Amino acid sequence: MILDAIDKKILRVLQRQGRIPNNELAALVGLSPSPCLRRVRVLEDKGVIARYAAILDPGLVGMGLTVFARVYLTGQGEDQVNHFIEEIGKLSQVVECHLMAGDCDFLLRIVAEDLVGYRRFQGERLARIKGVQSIKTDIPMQMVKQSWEVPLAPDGR
Amino acid sequence: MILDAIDKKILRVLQRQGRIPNNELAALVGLSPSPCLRRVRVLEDKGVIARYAAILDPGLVGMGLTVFARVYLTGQGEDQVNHFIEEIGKLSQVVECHLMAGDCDFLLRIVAEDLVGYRRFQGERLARIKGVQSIKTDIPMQMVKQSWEVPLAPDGR
DNA sequence: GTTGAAATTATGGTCAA
DNA sequence: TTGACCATAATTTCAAC
Repeated sequence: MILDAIDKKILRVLQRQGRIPNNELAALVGLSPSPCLRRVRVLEDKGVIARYAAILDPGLVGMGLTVFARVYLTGQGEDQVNHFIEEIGKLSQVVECHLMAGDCDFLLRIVAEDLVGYRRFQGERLARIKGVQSIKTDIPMQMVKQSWEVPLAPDGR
Repeated sequence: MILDAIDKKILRVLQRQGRIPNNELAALVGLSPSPCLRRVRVLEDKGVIARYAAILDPGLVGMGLTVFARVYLTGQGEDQVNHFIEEIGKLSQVVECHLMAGDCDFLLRIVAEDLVGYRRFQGERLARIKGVQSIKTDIPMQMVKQSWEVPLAPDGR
């Protein structure tokens, strides 16, 4: 997949304004509407644009706390790892889950209403998954930066 | 801000399909187009919907590696912390930055092309920010789950 | 919340560079 | 191969009910 300068412009705009009308997008990237739309469709079809999403303010829907949890399993066998992965998939509060190379087995980003809600979630859901040995929670004091944008190199790659 | 069941339905759909036509959205949530659009506008105006975004496939734009970095500063004075925050804001590869309560000072999520690219980024950018004492990098072996959706409680909150 | 008409936007064909 | 222009279809938007 080769992206030229115009494709990258399109992606940069669409990452910030996912619902911009095609007319305006075309004007911003210096194209007329048709070829602009054609490029967007190609980017969608190739999967470069995976999907579109509304970005919510977590605090305004009562889910203002983000925490990180490091999970240690009792063993690293395939069955055990897969079981954990499967259970995590069912928990919508777990917004991100990475199988780690170092120290801990999994790193999770979890969204909760507040500390009380997180404590309950950890005790009633996370800790009860079979094979979980221990959980260490890292609590942010302040979210300094949050972006959903993939950085795009300025020129062709 | 009080969200009723229909608002939550709308938000759930819009988090997954940010560009769904209002007609279809209305049908999905059991409303006719006009009141549905009215609700969406209210959610936008109140800031519950912060914005819309195209979600890209990082691998397909040549940015397939996500790493976490724990940053330790030489001190926690306000000036030092603020300087770090300011510099981080300029680095588009730093997709997330949290000021932490415990162990390390900052937790960063960084997007890079590959390990070579990350190493360069860490050496040339991160480590050169004034006041950075040390950086510990956690590397995911596998991304198990990634979601941008804020979980919404089923009933009124 | 509903209906329906008007304005805006998306889409696809065709031609030109 | 890529972009421009134009006609048509779909969608959004806003009135009145």
